[in-house]
Amino acid sequence: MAYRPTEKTKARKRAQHQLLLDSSISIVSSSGFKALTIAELAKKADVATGTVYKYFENKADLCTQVFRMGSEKEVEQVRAAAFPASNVTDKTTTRCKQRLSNAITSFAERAIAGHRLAYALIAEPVDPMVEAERLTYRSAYADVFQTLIEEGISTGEFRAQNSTVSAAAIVGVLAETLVEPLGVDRQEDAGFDPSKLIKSIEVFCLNALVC
Amino acid sequence: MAYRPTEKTKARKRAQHQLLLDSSISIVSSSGFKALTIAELAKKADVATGTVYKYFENKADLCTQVFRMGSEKEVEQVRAAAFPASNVTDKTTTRCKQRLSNAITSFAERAIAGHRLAYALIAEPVDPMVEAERLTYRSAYADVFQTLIEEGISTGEFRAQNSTVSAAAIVGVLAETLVEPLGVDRQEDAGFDPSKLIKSIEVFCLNALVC
Amino acid sequence: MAYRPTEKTKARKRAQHQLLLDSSISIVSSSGFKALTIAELAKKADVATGTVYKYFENKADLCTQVFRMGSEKEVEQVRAAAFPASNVTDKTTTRCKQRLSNAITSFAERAIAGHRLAYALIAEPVDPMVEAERLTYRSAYADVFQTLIEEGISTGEFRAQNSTVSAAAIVGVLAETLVEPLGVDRQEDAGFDPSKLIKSIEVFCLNALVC
Amino acid sequence: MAYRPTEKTKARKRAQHQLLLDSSISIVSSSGFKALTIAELAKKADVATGTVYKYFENKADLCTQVFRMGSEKEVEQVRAAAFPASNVTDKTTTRCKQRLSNAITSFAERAIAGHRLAYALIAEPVDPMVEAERLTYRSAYADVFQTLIEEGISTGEFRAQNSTVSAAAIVGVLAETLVEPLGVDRQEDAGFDPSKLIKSIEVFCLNALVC
DNA sequence: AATGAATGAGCATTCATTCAT
DNA sequence: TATGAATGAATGCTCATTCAT
Repeated sequence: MAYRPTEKTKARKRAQHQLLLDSSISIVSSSGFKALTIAELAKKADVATGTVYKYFENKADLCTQVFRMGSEKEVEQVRAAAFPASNVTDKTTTRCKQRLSNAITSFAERAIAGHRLAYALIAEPVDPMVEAERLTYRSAYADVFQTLIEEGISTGEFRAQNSTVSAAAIVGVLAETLVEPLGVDRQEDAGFDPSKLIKSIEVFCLNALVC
Repeated sequence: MAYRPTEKTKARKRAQHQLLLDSSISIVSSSGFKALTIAELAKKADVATGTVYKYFENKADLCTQVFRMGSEKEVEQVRAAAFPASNVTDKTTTRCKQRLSNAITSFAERAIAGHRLAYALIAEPVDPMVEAERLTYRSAYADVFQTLIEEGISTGEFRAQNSTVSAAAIVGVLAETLVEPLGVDRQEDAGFDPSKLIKSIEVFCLNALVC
Repeated sequence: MAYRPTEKTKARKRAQHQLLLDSSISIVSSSGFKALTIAELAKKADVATGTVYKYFENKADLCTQVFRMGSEKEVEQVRAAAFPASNVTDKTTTRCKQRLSNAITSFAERAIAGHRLAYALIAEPVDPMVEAERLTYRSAYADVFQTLIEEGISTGEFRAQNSTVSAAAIVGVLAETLVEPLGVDRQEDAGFDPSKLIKSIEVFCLNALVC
Repeated sequence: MAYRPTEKTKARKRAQHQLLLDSSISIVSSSGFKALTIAELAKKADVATGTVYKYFENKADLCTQVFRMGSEKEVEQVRAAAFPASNVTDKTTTRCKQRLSNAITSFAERAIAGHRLAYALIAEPVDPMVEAERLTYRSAYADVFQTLIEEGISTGEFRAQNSTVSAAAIVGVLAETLVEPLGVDRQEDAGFDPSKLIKSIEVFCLNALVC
């Protein structure tokens, strides 16, 4: 009779799976999705190529999971900034405007710091099968903003508007102003001031939503 | 005896170059960048593969030029909408707001109608070496908007702002709301109303700039 | 202290061996030899892959035994039709001709009904190392027919002939007319009448042997 | 303008195609279809792997053509034996019986001499996509016999019968008695007498058809 | 100048077999 | 004894690029 998966084997399995994901993220972070080949991953993780297929259906599956794992934390940070756990007994919930600013700042700071990974996730060319996942990723961001926008509309902070379009628009603004320029190594512009950039973006977005 | 480039040979050279670019655009328009292989181009242009390398350094160079040429016309349309030739002796130049609307509408209509090419130029996966050119393309759009924004600031129609950032932001809005969704075949959404979508985008952008 | 094989362990060994063979047959019957991989077998038998190698030298050995076991039952049916247990006290043994017909009918009906297994055993591509076993299988059939033919010759029902060749020939007739066409899915020929086909084959074979 | 294929280039193309087919046949003849890999073929033909794909769509296409080429000549020989060009003004056309014998002899002699190739063509396991071609091959043989049988029926030499079944049966007889035993290297049976074997097969088949 | 046949490195994927636990 | 994770050689196929003619 076959053994029942024990705690130990399950833990090992999880560990290996994670090792492969981590190695993948490492490759993508330093060299982009294009460099993520099965052979390269196997070498990095010090594993045989066949082993990769014990943990991932195929390459698309691997990419998808890499994408998902890379993304999830990112989106979560933004969500947390937009919807802070208000167990704090502050009389008034933070206004939507402020929370939008917070969300944008959160995204921006991570994008500026993360460079290559942020670019890979949101803008780097990937196989069509994985491209679908990218849309999901962008959707996840858009969802956060859409919810926030709708809340703002109902509180009267934001003007009446198509929240779906506005949310997508904000994702577009963020991707274009913060991530896209990272594709080519941002020339180490002496005068580049991140906080001013972020401020400009915030103003742009707030203006677009209010009134 | 060495040949001296005659008028005739130079003209021929230019013609061949153009033929190759046109053929490339044709391929990209109907099947995307992925279908643009040297062999396919050679067949379409009725030329040997080796000949392609007489006119283009390598594939990246070809893609770059294809990109540039494909883009230029697109950008030109938007520029024309933003800066109409006012040889018309209208007393007052059209206001910046109106011209921004026109530019956005121009982009939107071409994106919605052109689908494949618009997607290929702005969002389809391409080789890293070509990716740089995409930024140029986006820059060209941004330049148009930046000039318009600066004019609007000086006339007092738009608020004081970092025009570079705002221009990029608008490109981001357009790319995200109009082009990105084309990657997956936009479900023939019965309720999809292009004019409403365009209107929402215009309002978003105008609000972002004014005040 | 070294173990001495006890009755119990020996029985267990035999049981496991049989389980693996049965599971293999089951796989081959439903999906063909191509689907018989060590991993698939292990899963089906609820056993580890390594365990398979405790009972079979290697895959070729496994296939060989699968072949043998799968065949034996088939051959046995035909043998039973050709050499019925005549404990029945019928005055005269059934004539060879009749028994040849019976044997052919037996084979044919099983082939037509069994499709996949019959095809797998007699015609499906298998590794070269296993191919030898297929010959054994065909030999087993041939042996049955050879014995019957020799009996027929001695009773004067069949003409004098090289019984080895004739027996092989009959196997060939059966394989070609009944099994080979199953490789491609026999178009559900509206006019296909199994009993007529079988009759034609019987007549062909009988004519070949008598006179 | 692209060159029009000249005689020279066409000849070269044909030559290369043939070289690849010949190399393939050589591999199959000595080591079977299993040994026919793209890499092996490329090595044998002293060509790059990519080159193979200039002449063949894919591996199935290659195998199919190898099959066809290997087969065509074989079938043609048998057909020639069965239907001799009777521009010879012999008063009476050769009888069907005699021509059947000739056809069988022709097949048999080639099979016995050709060994490995004959086996590969008619019996060696091959990929499913190529298997279809084998059926075509067997069909081609069957067609020859079917035509001959029908002629024989009309002249009264052969009994009334289902010519399709009988033709397939004869192919089966030939494959089983002559080719199948070649799968394993026929033990150099001291007593093996080809002409006696052939004679036995002829008698078997003739008996099956006449009366 | 133009040709286009040839190149060959590179990639995803499969599966029989091994061996430390 | 049984386990099953790990192995890694092998395969079909693509396509940018070169170079002899």
